Amino acid sequence: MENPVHPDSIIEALSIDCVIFGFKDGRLDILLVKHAEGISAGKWALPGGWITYGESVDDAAKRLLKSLTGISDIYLEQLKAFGDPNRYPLKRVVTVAYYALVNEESYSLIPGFTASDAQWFNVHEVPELIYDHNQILEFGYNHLKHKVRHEPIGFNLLPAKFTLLQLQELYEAILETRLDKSNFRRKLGKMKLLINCKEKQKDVSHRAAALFKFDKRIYVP
Amino acid sequence: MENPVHPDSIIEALSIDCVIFGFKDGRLDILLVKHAEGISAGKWALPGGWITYGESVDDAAKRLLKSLTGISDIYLEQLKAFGDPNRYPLKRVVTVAYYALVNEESYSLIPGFTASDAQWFNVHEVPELIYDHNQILEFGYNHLKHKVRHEPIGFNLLPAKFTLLQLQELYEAILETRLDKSNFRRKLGKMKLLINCKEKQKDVSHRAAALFKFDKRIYVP
DNA sequence: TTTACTTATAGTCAGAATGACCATATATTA
DNA sequence: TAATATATGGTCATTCTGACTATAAGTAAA
Repeated sequence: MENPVHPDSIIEALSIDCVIFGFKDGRLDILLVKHAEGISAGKWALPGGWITYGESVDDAAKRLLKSLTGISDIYLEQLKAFGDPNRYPLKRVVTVAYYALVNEESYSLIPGFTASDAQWFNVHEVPELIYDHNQILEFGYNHLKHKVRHEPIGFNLLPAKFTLLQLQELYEAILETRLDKSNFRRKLGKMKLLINCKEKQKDVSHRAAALFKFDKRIYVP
Repeated sequence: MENPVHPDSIIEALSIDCVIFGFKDGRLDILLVKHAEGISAGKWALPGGWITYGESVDDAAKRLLKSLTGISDIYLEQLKAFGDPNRYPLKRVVTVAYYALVNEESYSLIPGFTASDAQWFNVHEVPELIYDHNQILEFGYNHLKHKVRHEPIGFNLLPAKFTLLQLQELYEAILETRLDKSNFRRKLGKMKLLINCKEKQKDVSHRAAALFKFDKRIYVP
């Protein structure tokens, strides 16, 4: 018996939703799209879509992220499947949530087919979202907070070359706390995760800081 | 538009598989069932089954675990959705994997409807399993190893009252390493997770150890 | 009944990590 | 030149960690 379904047709009971974090000016942001059509038209939502029969769930997440934002080759990780029977109206849909961390400055947002708008929102000023997307976002944010405490992540949120203060501000934004500058830089120094670019910051009205880059040999997600 | 599908009919594209760890005599075990029917008859597999339209994915996992093992009210957590397009033969099925830690002694295994056998296997002596179940098991085991390093879990694997050495042997089995007895007990003492039952071990041919129980007020999974 | 053996339980000590501060350096701007 | 911002480096007491030692309390064998 062959699978009688065309590879490009969608699995009606399964969708993908992406929790995409960005970082800019010391603020942690989240990427949302405004639906252009259907029952949720005019409402904000996590970028997502349908899985087809021909692709893996991971590939579907990558495809959808790329088609909605132009972003590819990034740290994309499965979060959790959300499967409450009433989470989606009209029919039963289980969604697999993914999350990604991207550098906001590196990409310009291009709303996809079914979206009339795509925009970054401060993670603390998120509007009401469709279905259970606020819950998914909450789960993703907690996951990020938990993860950042145990392993070195978040470098994708910064430009390729960054100062230690920028990195610290990122951690402060994620963890919603203040960190001691001296202790933070000592800890990062010992981790040997960063490579000094031997360059200085430019166009700042104070002493210029050294620029660092992430040593990709050390930690591959 | 109402959902035209009966709540008890299954979502054909979505299944559940459970990675259930047990512990006995210092060995970490995994629960497997032997399929009685279908294309995988006679082969070992993770206990699993189909999600229906009427229940949440979490509820489906609980129901299946209970129906396959008699176990309920335990630490049951979603692991990951496995969604390779070719992971399941004949048709496209995405599976949501769960994992659970149970005390082997507390339950007697009763093979369910579609299983001819259910048995504990040493986690290091697992036979070839159907589909991608070996991969799922591998993922679950790594997840457990990672998790046990960062938060206090695994108490469900032990009897209600246990000695510190039993707990240490559990950690050693999970992490595949030897731990220093003195340091281990010092660390656990500081965590204030355990309550001394004021009882002693019985029927051992050496000095009896104090029995402890897990303080459920401290850490609720 | 003494001795050997097994596990329980407690303590020591040096090195690493942590958190709260302090001090100085290097840049810009008033 | 002074005021200011941030960068960068260091101190110090406390806690955590890993390796190791010592003693206690039982059973079992000689």
